[in-house]
Amino acid sequence: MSDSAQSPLEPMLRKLGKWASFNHEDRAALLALPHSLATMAPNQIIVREGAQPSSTCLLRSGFAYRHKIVSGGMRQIFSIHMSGDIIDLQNSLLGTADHNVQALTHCDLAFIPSDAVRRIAFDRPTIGRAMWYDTLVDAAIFREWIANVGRRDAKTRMAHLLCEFALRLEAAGLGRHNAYELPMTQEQLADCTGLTSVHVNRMLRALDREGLISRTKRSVIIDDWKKLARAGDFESNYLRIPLASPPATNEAEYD
Amino acid sequence: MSDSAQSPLEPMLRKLGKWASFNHEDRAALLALPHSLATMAPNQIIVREGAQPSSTCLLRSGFAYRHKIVSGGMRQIFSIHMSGDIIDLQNSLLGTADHNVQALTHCDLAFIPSDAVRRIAFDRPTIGRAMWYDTLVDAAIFREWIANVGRRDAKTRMAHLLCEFALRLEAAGLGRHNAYELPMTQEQLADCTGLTSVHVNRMLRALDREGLISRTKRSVIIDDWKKLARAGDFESNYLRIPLASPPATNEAEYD
DNA sequence: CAAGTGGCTTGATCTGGGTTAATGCATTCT
DNA sequence: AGAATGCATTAACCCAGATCAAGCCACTTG
Repeated sequence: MSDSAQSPLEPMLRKLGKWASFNHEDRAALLALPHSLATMAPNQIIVREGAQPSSTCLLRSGFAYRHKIVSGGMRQIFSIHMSGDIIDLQNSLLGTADHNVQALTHCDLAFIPSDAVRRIAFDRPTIGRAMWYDTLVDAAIFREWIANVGRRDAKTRMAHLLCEFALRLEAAGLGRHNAYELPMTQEQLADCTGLTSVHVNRMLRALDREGLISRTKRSVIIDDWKKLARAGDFESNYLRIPLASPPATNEAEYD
Repeated sequence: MSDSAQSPLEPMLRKLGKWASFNHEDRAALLALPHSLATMAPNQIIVREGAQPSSTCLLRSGFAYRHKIVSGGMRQIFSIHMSGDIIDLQNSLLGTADHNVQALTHCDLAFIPSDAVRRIAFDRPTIGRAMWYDTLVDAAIFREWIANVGRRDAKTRMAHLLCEFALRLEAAGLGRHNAYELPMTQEQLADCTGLTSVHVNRMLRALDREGLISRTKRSVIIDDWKKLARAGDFESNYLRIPLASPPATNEAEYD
């Protein structure tokens, strides 16, 4: 493991490794994928709607989000991505991007030619299955967001979102489930939940006042996980987080 | 083509064939997948949340939908499925169902062991790519629904949904883009759009009154496609419907 | 250090869509 | 035929969350 720890593609191995156990050849093939590195400043657009990207983008560090502008200029955010996420398989495999991908914070990226991704997926079924599984989990999160925005009230939505971030960040080694840094403005949270920033503010304060969470700047502390999960109608099964994560990954290995 | 037209799995070939061009061996392998047939009455549950299905369900004819009940008892529908759709790849590949799949009308189904699906996907990359592509298009529809429910007002949501159904039904050979049968109650439409059935009724009548659509029972006639698409903020690109569908498929081959 | 700037907080008011409830119609059941 | 059932339709009223408008930090920048 230590011999490959230096590859820029390591975060992808880490992420996909949650869905399958790779042998040495699989690991080597993954890390040997051709790629070019890039960095993006906050708010920079990584893929624009209508573009025809020929490579797939791996998020090595930092945060990014997908979104679309609807008629009338309102924005809907579809997902938040973090270290290890392959954030553009869909757009690059489908040919034309039907939504935008944008940097939330400073991002380190690796671009991998889509052809190479397709090839490794079918040459190495274990890797292919992990990638497929990964896109299915993404879809499960989309479904949960539909339910969140469609059928939950504002406070429940916010609580749900905070719970989801908690577990995903912990799984990515970027925080603990009860305390993490969330680099998003309240306006961005509003665009995730279909609310206005004003109302997001009120709901966060309400959760704070009721003792479920505490906040300082962009950090969130979950004071009472059970209550927050109940308030957010949150059940983690859709995230498919392996129950016992390997002990080694409890250490924060990527910043 | 005529020699294989009798297989119960034909609708799947038809659907996947939109995403790739199969050779004779691919077609034969697809149609030769092991399967068992079943029928379901309206409202019967095909897969229940929490179940661990070991086979994948192909919808041969009829309509089905996925949904989840949130706390408080409200229901959110995630998607509507029609002839040819593989409606349970996610649940069966991921192991445990995180949502329900239910029959909307009388359904003819075929259950294919998940193992066999996985095997054919990796043995025959053309088929595997088509299946992957299919799940990515499903995800694109989920994203569009997030935007619909999160950032569009009630009338826009309804118009968008009607446009989406129009094109999908036409692509499946079940109607024309400007006239089709929609076997859903207004309450089910409400659960798709995050509204109440009362308000769905108001919006449908408004669209009717304004001359964009006409309705009789469960049939929808789109009187002015351009206006309806504009009213619904609808752009079809996310559906990835091949521009020129093969002439043969303009005939309704499945009822 | 003054002046921006971007994001957070708060209050006042408004409204789109929810809620409740009644009525009307077809179907199907007996 | 009469009763029951399941939807569609409509009206009256209400409220969660939007909108509008200030004010308030904690920064950066000149």
